[in-house]
Amino acid sequence: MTNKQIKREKLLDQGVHLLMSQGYHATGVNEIVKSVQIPKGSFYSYFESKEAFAAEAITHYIEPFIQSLTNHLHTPRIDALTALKNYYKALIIEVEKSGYQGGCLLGNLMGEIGDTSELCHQSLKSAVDRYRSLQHKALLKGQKEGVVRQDRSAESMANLLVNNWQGALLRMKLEQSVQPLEEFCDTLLDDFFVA
Amino acid sequence: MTNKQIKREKLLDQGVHLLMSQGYHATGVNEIVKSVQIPKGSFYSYFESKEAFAAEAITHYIEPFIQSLTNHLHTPRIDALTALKNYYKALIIEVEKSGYQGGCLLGNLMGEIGDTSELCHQSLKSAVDRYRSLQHKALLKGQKEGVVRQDRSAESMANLLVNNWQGALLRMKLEQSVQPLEEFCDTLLDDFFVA
DNA sequence: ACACTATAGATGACCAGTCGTATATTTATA
DNA sequence: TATAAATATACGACTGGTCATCTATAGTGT
Repeated sequence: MTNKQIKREKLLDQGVHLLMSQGYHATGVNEIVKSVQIPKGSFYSYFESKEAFAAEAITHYIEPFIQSLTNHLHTPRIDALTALKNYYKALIIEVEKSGYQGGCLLGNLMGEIGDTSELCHQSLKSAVDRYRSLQHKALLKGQKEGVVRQDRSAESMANLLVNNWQGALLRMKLEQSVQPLEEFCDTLLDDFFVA
Repeated sequence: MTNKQIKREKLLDQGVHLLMSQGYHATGVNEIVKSVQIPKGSFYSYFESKEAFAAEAITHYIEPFIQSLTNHLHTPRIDALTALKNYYKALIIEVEKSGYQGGCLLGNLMGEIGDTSELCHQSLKSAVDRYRSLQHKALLKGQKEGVVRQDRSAESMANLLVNNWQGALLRMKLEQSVQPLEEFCDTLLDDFFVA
């Protein structure tokens, strides 16, 4: 029972990695099971279909990001805007380590199969919603603390944050550099959002 | 001679459409040639490979956008910021007509095959560069005209524009609504960029 | 002996790309 | 100009390979 859940987790871990770096259609079920040494035939005892697997991988993917951002926001004596900055700074370092590959699974899959897989569409929608509302809350908190400007709605700023990050990740891939990500921080967190 | 070029154009037109709505790996060469009633075997007399076709489709795709934006910018008695607004307004209407499908071929392919196809990567890079530098010029012109704020560099604002638009398109797909695109205009063009 | 699961291999569909032949066009000859 | 030969082009059936999914069987615990 618990052994099965561990293997399930392994499949999702590796699946996230493969889906992110190769995309949905270029990643075969065979490749996924091989990478975690689970027999091919077993895949469908863990997941209903490849599509359902991807939908779960999406949820699996966003969890650590939400966790990390939550942790940063709960750090004592750190205001919300600084917490956001710290979160993104750490993220940029992580991304740099990966060699500018992959980008964001949510963005990539939204582009590739957002129009064709309703299952994944829903999964993507709720993942993005959770992530976005967390940043929304962070900005609201920052406004209450007086560190984030109050003449713009926290919601529109949260949208700006999420949208820009996606675009910056794409440009990072394009230019093979974290410069777009750093500019993202400089322009929004260090400037535009400051009270 | 000219007949061959017409068919080539047809393949690219349809190819752009198919690649945008289905992605690279989900779109077969067979499907492309069938959609324009050209024999399968002929495809490779027009293009070296599917990958080379996609790389050309990227260039083919961006051309009308550059053309349209250029036209808006050259409209007499219209300042650069208003021209940008008009361009994006028209674009939003176009996108709305398509039923929120596809998004942006550049963003989608960057996410799907940006890491794996060097050929397409280069094509994407130059397409985005051309498009971005055009908006850069527009913002510079706006600054000279005194309608765009001058305390931020035109370059960083151009990046903000391009990055945000990509993110807004993804969220449009997600929410099946042009609201994110309209917010994009409201936040940046109608507010942040204004002198 | 039995119920259950795990899994290897089978299955049919589809993939990008090739190739031999059929067709069209050009060139040469009368 | 009319015909034939030569050459170039067009094309659909085919290839080897891979895909997601299913199924028949082997393995396991009772």
